Amino acid sequence: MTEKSTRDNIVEAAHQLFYEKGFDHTSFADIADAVNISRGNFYYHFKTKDDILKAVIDQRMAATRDMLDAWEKEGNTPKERIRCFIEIMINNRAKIKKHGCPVGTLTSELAKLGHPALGEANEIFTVFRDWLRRQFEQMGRTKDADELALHVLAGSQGIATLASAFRDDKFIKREVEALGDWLDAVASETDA
Amino acid sequence: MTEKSTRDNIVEAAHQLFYEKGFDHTSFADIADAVNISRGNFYYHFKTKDDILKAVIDQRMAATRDMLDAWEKEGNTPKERIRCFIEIMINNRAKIKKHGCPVGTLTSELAKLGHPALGEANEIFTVFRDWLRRQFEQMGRTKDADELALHVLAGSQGIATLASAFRDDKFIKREVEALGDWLDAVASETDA
DNA sequence: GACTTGTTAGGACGGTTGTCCTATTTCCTG
DNA sequence: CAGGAAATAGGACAACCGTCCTAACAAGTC
Repeated sequence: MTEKSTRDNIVEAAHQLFYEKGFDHTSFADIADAVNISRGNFYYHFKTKDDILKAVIDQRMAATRDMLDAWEKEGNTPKERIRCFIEIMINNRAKIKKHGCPVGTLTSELAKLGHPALGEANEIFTVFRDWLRRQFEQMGRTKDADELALHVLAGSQGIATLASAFRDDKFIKREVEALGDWLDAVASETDA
Repeated sequence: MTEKSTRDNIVEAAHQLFYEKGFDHTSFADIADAVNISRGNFYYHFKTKDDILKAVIDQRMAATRDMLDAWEKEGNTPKERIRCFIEIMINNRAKIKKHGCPVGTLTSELAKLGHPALGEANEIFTVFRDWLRRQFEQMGRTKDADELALHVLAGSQGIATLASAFRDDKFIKREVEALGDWLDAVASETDA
């Protein structure tokens, strides 16, 4: 096992802390402590807090693309791929119950801070949106693919927000199932 | 027109700033400036930042109850009342596009801060949930009223989050309409 | 007019923050 | 082994934060 670079360790720790505590409420000291390095060393790698936020967003974006690419290479049908997306809610429910959706909570915070990196954070949403749209297009839904994509995205965001508020596993499973049923209905409409 | 008390002015300004900038990112000085009073005067009314957060939450809770009570006294049917709730998204879309849902974004922030007032903020969600549950019960849906209530709540949260990310009026209207159609379907199932 | 009570103003405090600087150490290259 | 670049440590800094204190003002009562 090769040692990770200090820079990568910083980005990973910052990613985790931004998710758990929020961007604004996470300090340089918090991240440096988590990586066990000095603040001076931290400054060597990232000059400003915005720099590390940008690095974290880039890393999340890359990870998102990798995940979506992998689903497309697994040879599933478009419908099965969309179901993979929906079921993130189930697989990550422990974290979502604690800290909500990583994308949704970050964009909402950056919007309130008036932070210039808001646009880049929103682009992660766009990556999901475009990927979902392509899946619906491949299902034959060329006309309203984007609208269907946004509906899936909105559904998952609603689940994440309420999952965090009520911390109810049954609610999550029920709503994921409902979204799955909706997907089945869309697919059968298209077949007909 | 009677003058409002300084205390009420503080709570109103804090409510607005917490919504626009977030709780943590809003300082005593910000609020004092908005009300045009000194920090010392501010401290006379609220000893700690948690005190004013609590006052803001109480005020929001009271306003929420008032709004829901009013809808019940207007003599509408339960289904029409639920539709009133859904259409908040339309009426408040300008603010929602800028700052998201006031309840959803606050609870998500307090969760990340590990703030002790999270429970009270979540109670606002519970007020909506219970009210919606009662409406579905009055529609005859006694068995799954709570589940239906959570579905409406989740739907509106999803709309609010994506409305803030993409700032798309058509998306909001389309999703609100879809939620309305879902409500019609639930109602017709019940009648049958 | 003195006294009391509620209200406002403005500054002091200790702590934390993001940022920056300067030594010191580590490591690779010739 | 020498020398230079990359990396790390640790502290200094100005600004801001929540909190607290004290003095002044306002208004009504005896």
